[in-house]
Amino acid sequence: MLPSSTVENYLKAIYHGVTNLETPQRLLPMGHLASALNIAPGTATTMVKTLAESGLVQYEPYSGVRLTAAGEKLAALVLRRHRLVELFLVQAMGLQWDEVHDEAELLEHVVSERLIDRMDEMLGRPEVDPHGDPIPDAEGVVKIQEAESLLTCPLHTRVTVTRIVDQDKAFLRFVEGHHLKPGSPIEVEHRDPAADSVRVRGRNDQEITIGMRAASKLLVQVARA
Amino acid sequence: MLPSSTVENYLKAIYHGVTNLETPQRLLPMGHLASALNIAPGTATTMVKTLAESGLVQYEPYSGVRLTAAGEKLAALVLRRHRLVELFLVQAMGLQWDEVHDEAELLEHVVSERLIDRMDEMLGRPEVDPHGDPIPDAEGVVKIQEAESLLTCPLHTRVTVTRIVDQDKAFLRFVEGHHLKPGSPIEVEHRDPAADSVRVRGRNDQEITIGMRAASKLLVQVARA
DNA sequence: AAGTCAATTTTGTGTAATCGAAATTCATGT
DNA sequence: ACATGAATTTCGATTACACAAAATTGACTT
Repeated sequence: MLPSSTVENYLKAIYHGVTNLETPQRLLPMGHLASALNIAPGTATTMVKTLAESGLVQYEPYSGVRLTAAGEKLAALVLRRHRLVELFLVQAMGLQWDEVHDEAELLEHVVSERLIDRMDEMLGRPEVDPHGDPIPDAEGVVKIQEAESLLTCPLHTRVTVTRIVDQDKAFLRFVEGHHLKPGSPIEVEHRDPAADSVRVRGRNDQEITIGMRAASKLLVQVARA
Repeated sequence: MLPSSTVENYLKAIYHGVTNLETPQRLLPMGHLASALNIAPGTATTMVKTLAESGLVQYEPYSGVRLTAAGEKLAALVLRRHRLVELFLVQAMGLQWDEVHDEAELLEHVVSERLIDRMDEMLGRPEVDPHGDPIPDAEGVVKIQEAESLLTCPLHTRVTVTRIVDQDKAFLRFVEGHHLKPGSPIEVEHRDPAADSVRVRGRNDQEITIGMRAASKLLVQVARA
């Protein structure tokens, strides 16, 4: 049986939640899942138990949940649909990059394999979406990209923005407004942990100072010759 | 509250069901609705009663159901989304015209106003979809098109196919294979009620004989100078 | 006027997904 | 050891939608 939108959303949330974890075991606590999905904790528990019955997740009572191989593949395919749709909406249809996330959130559950493949083809088998998030291939395999955030990259060194890990509209508009979208060449001038700030030199040597929370959401790669 | 996919499907089915009716009162019997939606008759009754509470339909027990003005507008907007999506898939994405119906059946419930408008714009504000079905405007107004079927159009007269009122894949492929898609110039050579058949002359003076049931699904307009 | 039959409605159930609130568990500090 | 508090689980209800089968209605025949 094909998974409902609800199931797909749970898998996605677990996928995201687990990869954002720093703990070694990579078990997502139920509370995190519940708040990510905006549902009551009890609902998460119940649903996760049935997901476990279907073999999509591994559930450890009172500890948390993680995806099985099957669940991870399914999640990756949902992500593939989501990201291809986002890129298509921006690239082929000219929508704004800050408005495509919500749209894709719905479309990802209904677009057919056929249609997704057509988009993939029209876009030239792209590797990343407009936010720099990697697009899993048709088998659900994600090409890992090494990238570091503005908090860890070398100072006074030309780097290229490769990814923005936040879908908040206001933040995306800020990023766009300051020419920090993926592909933009920038340089970190200074970090001040006490002030919780990072100073960045961007296009036309314009300087912007942003908070460390924001800085952590901008991923870059050292520009290579 | 915005209507669920289920509600939208009921409204669509009632819309279609009622317009295909020959009775003067235009009340769709519950049985018809139930079989159109492939649900049990009891389910239709229950749902229609709640639709009536919402003011979307008018329900007459033991007689049938029809749309209110509000319901008709909603139905038309769903149809607008459906048909624009179909046309977009064919025109902009190169899908086959016989495969877009099912795709649109799902997409019609999730595409945003914003996206639909973009499609409309990209397609040049089209008036009909790939099957010749009229596309309601953003207010839900449908431009009525006068057209007659192959059963009633004049004999030995050049006419243009304008609409195919059947979404069955096999039938659509047949229509395409014999160059009977909307826009095709044809001529009715002969009708034989006893044999239940209609002979049509099409492209390159090729003749095809089809049944009257099929003929009734091909709408045409007399070609004008 | 009565009987019959098909269509329709009613009734009782079921599943998926949700909530709020009560009960439980576990990590913790003492 | 033990109590405490936060996180988690359980419990009882609810909503939306569906089915099957029993009961009802109304149109048609005789």
